[in-house]
Amino acid sequence: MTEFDPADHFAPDRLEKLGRLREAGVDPYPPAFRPSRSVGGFVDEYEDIEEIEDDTTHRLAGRVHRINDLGGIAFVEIEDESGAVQLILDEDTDGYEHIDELDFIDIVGAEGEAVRSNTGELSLHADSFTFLTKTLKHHNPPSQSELGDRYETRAVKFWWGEVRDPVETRYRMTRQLRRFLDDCGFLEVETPVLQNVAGGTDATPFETHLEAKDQEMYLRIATELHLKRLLVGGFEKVYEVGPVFRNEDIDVTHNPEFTMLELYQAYADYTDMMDLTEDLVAHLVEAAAGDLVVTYDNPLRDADGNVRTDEENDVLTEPVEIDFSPPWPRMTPEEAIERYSDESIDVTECDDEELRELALAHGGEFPGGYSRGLGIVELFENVAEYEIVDPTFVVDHPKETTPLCKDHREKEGRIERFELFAAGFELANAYTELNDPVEQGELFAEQVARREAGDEEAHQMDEDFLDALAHGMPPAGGLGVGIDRLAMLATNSQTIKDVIAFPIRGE
RNA sequence: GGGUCGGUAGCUCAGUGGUUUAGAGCGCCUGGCUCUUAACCAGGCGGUCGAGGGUUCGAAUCCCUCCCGACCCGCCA
Repeated sequence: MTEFDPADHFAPDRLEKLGRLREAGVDPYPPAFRPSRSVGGFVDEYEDIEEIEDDTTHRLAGRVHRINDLGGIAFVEIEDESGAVQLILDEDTDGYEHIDELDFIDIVGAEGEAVRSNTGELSLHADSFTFLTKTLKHHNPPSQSELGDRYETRAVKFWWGEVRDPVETRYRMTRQLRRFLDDCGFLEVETPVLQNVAGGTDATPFETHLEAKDQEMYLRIATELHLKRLLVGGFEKVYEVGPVFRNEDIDVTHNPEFTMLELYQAYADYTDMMDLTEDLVAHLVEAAAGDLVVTYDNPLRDADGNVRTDEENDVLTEPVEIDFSPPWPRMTPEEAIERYSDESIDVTECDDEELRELALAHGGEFPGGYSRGLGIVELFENVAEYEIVDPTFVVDHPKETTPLCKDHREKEGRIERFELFAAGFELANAYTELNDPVEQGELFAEQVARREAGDEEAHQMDEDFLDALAHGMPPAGGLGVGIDRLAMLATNSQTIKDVIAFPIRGE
């Protein structure tokens, strides 16, 4: 049996204070306190009153952010979620005798009346003072601390608004998202995280093991194939917002687990999805940022698309204004290449080989073999994607880019797909969903071939999904939105970690 | 997978052309103080310098290996 020795884990001086409190019969961790109001509410009521003549008793609680003990009188600033206020404790205060045991960041409660200090500061003159949570770690005031990203102290970093605000805004945005879609008649559903076949996109899955059946399983890389099964089952408007897992590396716009919205609407197509995306994203940005035009400190990139940094590895940025007011421009990949490339490349003038040379020259790669469509995509990603600032739909991709999308109703070799870009990265992806089981089977087979040819991220065959599709999925539009990235733009965060409460630890 | 930078007191950091006793601010401890605002005043404690090995009369400092962290590249959303 392993003994737990607090001295191995916690600050010795605080453990001594904890012991002294217990010896004095004070519970350092009482079960409840029940404040009569928030600190912010208290401040709001009295802050404009010069001469406070009000003997109402208030009970306030919060974390200690300052202690000025003058001996005989002490000023203790506490802060809760709504604001901060100063407590005045003196020899008449019940509990003042334990002031020596009080530390910065302890959580305390006090009961008393609103007063002004001699310097005029709104305060609560405490009749009683109670320890609510004795802390056992030291912590310096913000003026003494650097804001770091170390996971183990992440809980504490939320005290400072710089860390907390983007995360809080992100959760409020998700809340708005659910309201919006619920109001549109979508049903929120949950599909399996553990899957036999990880499909729905090209990505490397996490592998795990199911002991009960002694079989390998995967964490989902997308929710697409299960949401489509729901369409087969008669659900007509469904969405899921939740984590997906991709076993790939970590950078400013990628975290191995991230939150994705996927939604599917029966009898709709990708143009309906574009309209919905404009409404939804604009609504969310406005709700989160307070305006449809947001300022974003966009990372600067060199000619190769690499992020530029200074000697201390700080990412260099330039502020850009991103205007989310609908409607947003819609252009094909070729049009985007011509518009955003420095040389105004017109790929319609290139034959297949010229296009391949051009794509390779701009850093393109073709691990699973070259085709004209893939050449266009590589060129787009290398010359155009980073240049797009305002939200822009890139539409009608080459057929090779995904095996899950329906052929374009007019354009040969194209599919009915769009991607939404803003600030140089992809925010959303949508299709007129493929519901032809034979073509789906053929496309899966092509993927398997590509996989065997060396493209490790190509799809696997999903027989169960094909079987479902063969029972009839109505024509449908589907949409995926990267919630973390949308939150980045809405909160002017330069790294995805800033909008994730507990980002994964790097190696 | 490749690269850059970093790890020194509880926290944030300085110190490294090799030298006796490794520093600062904050925190902490003792004492004082009834209107403070990072309170103040006086005194004090606190570090096997990320781990291991090597070079050397002598290593926080030079070399090697490893661990951990931040960032960049490739890939991916």
